[in-house]
Amino acid sequence: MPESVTHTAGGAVRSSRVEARKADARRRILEAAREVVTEHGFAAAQVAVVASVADVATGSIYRHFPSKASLFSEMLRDVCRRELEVVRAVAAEEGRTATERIGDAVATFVDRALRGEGLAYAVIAEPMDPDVDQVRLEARAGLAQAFAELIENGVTAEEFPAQDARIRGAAIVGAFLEAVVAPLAERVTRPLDRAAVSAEVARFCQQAVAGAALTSTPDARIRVIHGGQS
Amino acid sequence: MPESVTHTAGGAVRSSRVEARKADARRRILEAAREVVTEHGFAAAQVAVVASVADVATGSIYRHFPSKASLFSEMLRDVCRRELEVVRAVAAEEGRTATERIGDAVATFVDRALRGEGLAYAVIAEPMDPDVDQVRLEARAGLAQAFAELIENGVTAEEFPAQDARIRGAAIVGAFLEAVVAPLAERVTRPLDRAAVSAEVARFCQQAVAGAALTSTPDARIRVIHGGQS
DNA sequence: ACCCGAAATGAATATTGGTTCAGTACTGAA
DNA sequence: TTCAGTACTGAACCAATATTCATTTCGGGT
Repeated sequence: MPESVTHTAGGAVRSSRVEARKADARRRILEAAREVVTEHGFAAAQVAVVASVADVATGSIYRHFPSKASLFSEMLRDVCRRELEVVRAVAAEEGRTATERIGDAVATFVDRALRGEGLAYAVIAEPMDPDVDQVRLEARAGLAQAFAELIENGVTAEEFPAQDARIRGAAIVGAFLEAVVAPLAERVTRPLDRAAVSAEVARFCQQAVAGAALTSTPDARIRVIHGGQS
Repeated sequence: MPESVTHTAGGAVRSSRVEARKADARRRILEAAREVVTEHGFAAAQVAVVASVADVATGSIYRHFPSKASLFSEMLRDVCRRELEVVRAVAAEEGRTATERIGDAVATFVDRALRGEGLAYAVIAEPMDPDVDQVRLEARAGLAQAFAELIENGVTAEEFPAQDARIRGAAIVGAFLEAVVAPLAERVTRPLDRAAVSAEVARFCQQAVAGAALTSTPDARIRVIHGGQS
């Protein structure tokens, strides 16, 4: 038995080799979807185009995903999950004050997003489909939650004044997402200085939660975490 | 000559009465568009539906607007212009510090937006069409500009520390828009307390720009300005 | 070699909804 | 009352594109 096999309903078998091939096609399709969106936005993301980039037939897409919306939802969910992980990783670093964590998390997110311009714009702002939009909302909620937790920590540690962590978490997310999108929208006008934007936004968010308690204004450090950017 | 007339190309005339009727139909169509979007979002906003609500035939829409996108763009532009005017009006009040102005402007916007839930959500977040999206971007830019000016004032008056007014203006807009959308997205979960949300967001924005300089934290006042809400 | 079922293919189909336009109803002046 | 011009109507049209499915190719067991 040189090849591991699975038995299907009809009594037939399927070698792990073809399983792997199938899984690979699926991966290629997701990859292609991301590529197309990054390059030309959701507007250009027809099923046929994605198929051709992934080097499979149009119909094959439907062998892996029940619908176009589900394909793009999954793609977007992956991208967003990765960004959330990065943010949480930066925020989790030991031995830093809540202020520092928030600054670093914001700066890192903004910097990464500004690197991957096309995808970031599409993910944050470009209209697509209600299903896909839902993913966007969930991603925002996830980020807001992460920041709300950081704020709670700061309040508990008496580093920040009392405040509604939930609302301010959302406000932080809105602030930095807008700071990413706004420059991208006018990137023709002025070349953008990633470091300057992310530092400024990070400071903004720190002050917003620390308020008068923030005496020194530490520069946020951007943690470059490798892996696909968004 | 009991009726003022205009001469058309063919030498014919058009009474002011029919002009008025035509203008009225146009107004009704815009109104209907807003109504449909407020009630059911852009997703349900087909030309045929708008026509039926406005009580005209589908084709008549095209007698007043060259395309669906232009109809909705105009509708959205109107709504956004009004909100921007309100914000600027609140911000322009005499004898107040920059901090107070910013707080009031933010609180007023958020409160108004939370009143007109449906429209606010659609205007801020719901995907539609690239043309319409452009209007959204412009509206955001307009708001950002208004806040950037307030920040400049504050910096000039040495009320705020030096900062990049352009970036922070955008961040403020992002912060309060998100604070509007996020609660709307989960409004099933918890009933929303408009006053609490707007006060919290206003405080957030004030701290974000004033930072350590903000010793007392004055409550922002919500100016209720009458007129269609968004 | 041959066969069976799974997987891939891509041209054909279905759907959706914006836009058009031939016909009809009005309007106001002569 | 008639007529020319204009506005209105809404069913038919059409483009775009997501989805289907009859056919072909492939993999591996006999």
